[in-house]
Amino acid sequence: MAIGALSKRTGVKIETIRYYERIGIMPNPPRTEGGQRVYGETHMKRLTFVRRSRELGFSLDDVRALLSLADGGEFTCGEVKEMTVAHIGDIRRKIADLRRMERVLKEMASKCDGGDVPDCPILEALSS
Amino acid sequence: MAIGALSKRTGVKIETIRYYERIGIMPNPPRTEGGQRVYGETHMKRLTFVRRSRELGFSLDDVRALLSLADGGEFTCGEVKEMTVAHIGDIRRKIADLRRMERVLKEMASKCDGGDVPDCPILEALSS
DNA sequence: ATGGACCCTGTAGTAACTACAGGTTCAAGG
DNA sequence: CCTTGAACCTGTAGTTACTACAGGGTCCAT
Repeated sequence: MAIGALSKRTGVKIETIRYYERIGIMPNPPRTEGGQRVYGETHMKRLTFVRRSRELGFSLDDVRALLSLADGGEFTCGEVKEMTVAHIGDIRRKIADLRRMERVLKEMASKCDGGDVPDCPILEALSS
Repeated sequence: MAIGALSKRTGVKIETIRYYERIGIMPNPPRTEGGQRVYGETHMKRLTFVRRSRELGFSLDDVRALLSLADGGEFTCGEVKEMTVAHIGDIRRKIADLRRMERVLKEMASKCDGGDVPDCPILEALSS
C-alpha cells in the first residue's frame, strides 16, 4: 500500500504521515526501487492507534509514551491507566475553564442590547 | 513606568508585551534617551483589555478586531455582540468535544484493573 | 512510450508565545 | 563621581502539531 492509500484508510493526511515519520512516531517504512514508501497492516494499526489517541486529546508526547508501553510488550497496565486518568483530570479542568468563560461571556452579552450606540457594555467589561 | 512595572501591574510577561508591540497589538511607546520603553495609564488599560480578552479565550485576531472597534470610537455594539455570541458558540462546541473525550476515556479506564498483566484494555481500545 | 496521477525532499508558514545570547542603561550606594 | 547589579535592549530560535508549497521524480495504464 502506498502512502496515499494509507492516508485514505486511516484518515490521516499524507503530510502528517511523513511528519510522524520524521519525528519518530511512525517507523521508516520500506521503499520501492524508486524510493516511494510502502506500508502494510502493521503500519495501518499503528497509525490508527495514533489517530484515535490524538482524537481523544493525547499530546504526541503522550502518544509516544503509550506506544513505547505497547511496543515494549511488557508495559504495565497500571501505567497506561495512570496516564489516562491524568488526562481525564486535564480534560475536566479544561471543561471547568470553558464553562467559566461561557458564563462570563453570556453575562456580558446579555447586558448588551446590540444597538448602534458607541457605548458597549462588553467593551466596558473587558477594559475594567 | 518601565516595561517591568507594566508587566507586574497587568500580569503580562515582559516578552509578551514586546511581542504584542511587534505584531501591532500594542502601540510603539515613547522611549527614554537610552532607548527604554516608557508606558502610561493608556497603555495599562489597553494591555488589561488584551489580557482579559485572551483569558476569555478570544484569539489575538479577535482582540485586534475588538480593539479596532473600540479604537474607532464608532464601533457598533451589535458587531461586538456578534463576535461574543459566535465565541460562545465555539466554547460550547469545545465543551461538548471534551465531554465526549472524557466519557470515552472514563469508559476505557473503568475496564482496566490497573494490574501488571501485558494485556491492557485501554491500548486495545485505542488500536481498534 | 507517454501522460497524468501519484509520490519525493526540503523549506517555510501557522498561533501565541517563551527562551535564550550578548550587549546597554538606569539608579542607588559608597 | 564612580561602580555595581538589576533591569532593559535587539534579534534569533524554539515550542506544538501540523499544513502548504516548490520543484522535481516515479508508476502504471493505455
